Amino acid sequence: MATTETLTAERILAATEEVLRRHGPAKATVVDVARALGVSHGTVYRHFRTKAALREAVTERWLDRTSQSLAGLVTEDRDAGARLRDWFTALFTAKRHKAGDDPQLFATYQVLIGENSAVVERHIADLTGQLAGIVGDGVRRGTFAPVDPAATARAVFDATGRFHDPHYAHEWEQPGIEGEFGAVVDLVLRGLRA
Amino acid sequence: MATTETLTAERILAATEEVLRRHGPAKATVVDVARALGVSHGTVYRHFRTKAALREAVTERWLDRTSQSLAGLVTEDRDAGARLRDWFTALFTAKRHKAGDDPQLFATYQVLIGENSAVVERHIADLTGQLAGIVGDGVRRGTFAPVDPAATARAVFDATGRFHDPHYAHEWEQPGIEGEFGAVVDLVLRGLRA
DNA sequence: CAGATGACAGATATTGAAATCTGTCATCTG
DNA sequence: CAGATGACAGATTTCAATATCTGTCATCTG
Repeated sequence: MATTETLTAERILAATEEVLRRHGPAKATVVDVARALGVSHGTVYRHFRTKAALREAVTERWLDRTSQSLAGLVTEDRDAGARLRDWFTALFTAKRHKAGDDPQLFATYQVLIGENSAVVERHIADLTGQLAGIVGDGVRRGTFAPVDPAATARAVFDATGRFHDPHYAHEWEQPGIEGEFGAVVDLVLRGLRA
Repeated sequence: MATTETLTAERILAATEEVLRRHGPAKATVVDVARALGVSHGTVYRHFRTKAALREAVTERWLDRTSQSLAGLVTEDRDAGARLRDWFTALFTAKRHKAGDDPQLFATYQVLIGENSAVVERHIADLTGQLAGIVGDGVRRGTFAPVDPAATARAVFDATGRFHDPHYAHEWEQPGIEGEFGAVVDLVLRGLRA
């Protein structure tokens, strides 16, 4: 079980995700993680002060993978409206795949997200920060009405919640959802234009 | 305990709400409801086929109280934009009071809502129906862009979810929330205007 | 001696036997 | 005889005992 490799935080996090996937959030123990790594559980506690800290780090890693996949769109040199639409489409698609491809793991992360509101807040700050970048661009170029980018980014993020908040994941496979997504994005974009 | 009065469905529902308030959703039993009414539990089953049906009816009653309090705004003869803003403000205020004034009971109803998705769907259909009325008026009078009232009502309802979906109730007492509500409503109204 | 170990105490979770609840229905009552 | 009752069977919940886990730390090892 790779006992020769150095025990890094990343290896522990990967093992923890695997244990969470196998056992679910209720039954995944630090002892399980240690066993998966071939070390004693005391060793895991050398890298993460508590089980809660370990779960928090796994949650952060999971959310950051989504943020990073979107970051590229912010700096592209294109119409802000189109970029905003693409950004939300990418976010919706990414979340929908996370939910649909491995429902087991997604349910697990929903529990972790409920436990780690501080991490979620940071994630939302990340995402609205990216949005503010696009909105600011649009305002500067005159595509969008002159608004405060940060406050407007938050409003736009809130308005699209049904298509990225995991609370609504169970609706993401319903038939009309694409159209409803489009309707909200259209409405929001009309509201932004100069 | 009012053993003389006729046993109506409404009396059973009121007693059930009281039992739910006292004991919470997990411990409220049909036997408790019967005891509160001074009848045997078999008698309760004469009016409601199952415990689930009883809880569903209580949930529907609770949601309908909100719908009815808003219905008046739909038929008023005023600017559609102003009515739409007032309607959402009234909805947000009503829900915020339900959540803030009796958190115990509100938490109980959140559980009931989770159990009764069909009732919730009907409630949402009620509310978006009211919205479609206002949107349709705005379109007819040329205040709003020419859109499909039903689809747009749904988009507008989705876009404001953070301020009426009970899932977000814990955020409704936070400091900046009024401003965030206003920002989303402003954005949506700008998106609707002709 | 830096890093890993595993025994340990207190906290948390599991389990299965006992208690309670749900839903039915034969019987009762006004 | 319309409507209420409460005994009952099966389902669900509670509770206390038992088992497992978390987090620490004195000890070990390369």
